[in-house]
Amino acid sequence: MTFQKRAYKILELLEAFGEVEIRQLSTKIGVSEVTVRRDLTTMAANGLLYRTHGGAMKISEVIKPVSFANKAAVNLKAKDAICRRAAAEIMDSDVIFIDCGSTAFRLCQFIKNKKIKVITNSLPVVNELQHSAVTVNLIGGEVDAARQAVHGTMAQEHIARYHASKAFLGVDGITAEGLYAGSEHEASNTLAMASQSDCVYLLCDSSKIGKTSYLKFNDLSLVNILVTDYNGPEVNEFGVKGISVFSVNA
Amino acid sequence: MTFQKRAYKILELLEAFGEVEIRQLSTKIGVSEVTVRRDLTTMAANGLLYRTHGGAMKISEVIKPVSFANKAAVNLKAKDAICRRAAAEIMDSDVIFIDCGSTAFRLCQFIKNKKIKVITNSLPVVNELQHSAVTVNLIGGEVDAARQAVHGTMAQEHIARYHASKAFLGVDGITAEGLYAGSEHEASNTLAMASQSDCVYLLCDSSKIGKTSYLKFNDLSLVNILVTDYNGPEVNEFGVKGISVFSVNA
DNA sequence: CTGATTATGATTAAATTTGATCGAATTAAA
DNA sequence: TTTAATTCGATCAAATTTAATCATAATCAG
Repeated sequence: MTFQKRAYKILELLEAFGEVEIRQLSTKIGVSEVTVRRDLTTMAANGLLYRTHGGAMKISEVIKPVSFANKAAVNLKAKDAICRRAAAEIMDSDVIFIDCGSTAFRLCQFIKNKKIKVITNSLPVVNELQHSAVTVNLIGGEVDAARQAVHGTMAQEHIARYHASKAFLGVDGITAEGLYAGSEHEASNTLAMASQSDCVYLLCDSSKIGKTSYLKFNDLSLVNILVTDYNGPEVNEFGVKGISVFSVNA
Repeated sequence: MTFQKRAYKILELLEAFGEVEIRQLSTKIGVSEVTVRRDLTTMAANGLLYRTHGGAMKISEVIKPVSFANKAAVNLKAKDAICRRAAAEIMDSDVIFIDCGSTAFRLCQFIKNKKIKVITNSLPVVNELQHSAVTVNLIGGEVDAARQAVHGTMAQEHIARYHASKAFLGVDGITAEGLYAGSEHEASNTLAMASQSDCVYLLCDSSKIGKTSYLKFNDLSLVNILVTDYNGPEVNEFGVKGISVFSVNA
């Protein structure tokens, strides 16, 4: 019994039942559990199935990938506390950047009645602010459906044409060494907004502090003010590096 | 019972009832309350639900999903017939402009499976196409909440940077004398898109034919092809002026 | 036929999952 | 506000699953 034959049988059973167990496969196919486990590992690496403990599942049965609406519900209390504090900094006639993260999105609810101009690449932000006192300028470019945002070179150029008094940005992680992003698109967007702003506010709930992600895109000098619900030892390090820290209670 | 299966079941119950309790889940799934609690914590961290004391809530009740309202169910049958005909003209690998009118919006449903690039200033169009085979390029600029579209000088410049094989545009009125728009914003937008396209399709239901509006912004030479459900005498005049007319039955 | 590469199975240490327990935190009630 | 009842998070232990290592068997090229 070759690997190809076993793979075919496994997929067949998967199609019929939606899920399979290693022990079950071992007896049904007539090979050791070790071999079945190896097969499943390979097939999972090729995206043919989803590995679970003790077995596997059909890809389609697995919960969909994390999208924007999802992450917004994580640490909601902290995010709202952070954004309420940040919103207190915004004055009428300000022009501000808001980036496409789920934290910055929560800022919308607190600024609806302010007479300001918001420049953003986030579709949910546009949706949230479009029937408010706020004037919205939407950054153009390629639409990234997964992130519900606009990215690309056109977006970069668009941002470069504007200037704001304040930018409210999020990151995937922050340490004393620098800022981390989950994708290059987000990173270049964050950089572009920051470079066109007088004052850069970083909105970071405690889960992001001390965390790194796959791309370190800048050191801490990019940020002027960190608004966070975290109050551990790292906060002092940020202070030493020239960042003002606004602490809030979640 | 693996974590994945439990997660699926929890989401199912959440979908049905909107909220769930830990004790209820424990007996219904057949695992300890500790495990349920752990599952909920993990799922909340992934943003799949919103954690409450003693249970969990659907996230959709915490966060509003992104969607752009879309009015104008006027003359729907005619608009759909026009758009079905227009969509037949669109080939894979085309790059097309779609403007912000309610007629052009109806084109979306017929092009979701085409491998094309759509450049638009219409928020409903973006919303409609964002989880389809189509690549969407959103034009940047000031957001006009009333029209659910993007306008302004930045939008003009953005359009000028692109070129499309076809443009699908609407107008407020059309006579033998020319094209009429309801606002200067719409007019300049329509002009910009037309000038950057090889072939300009005008999508016009019968209510617009022979009608004028407050701004005559161009003569008929802007248009290559008129797609309409109207088949009165004016159609001949358009033909004389060099416009091909595609007639459809509503 | 021989040597080398690959696939398989057995063994064991590491990692995961689950449930229990208990002090701390949160909510509800008085 | 204070008190009582739940609920939560952390820690620990037991059971299971996994990954890594090694030895053996099968396959293949020259």
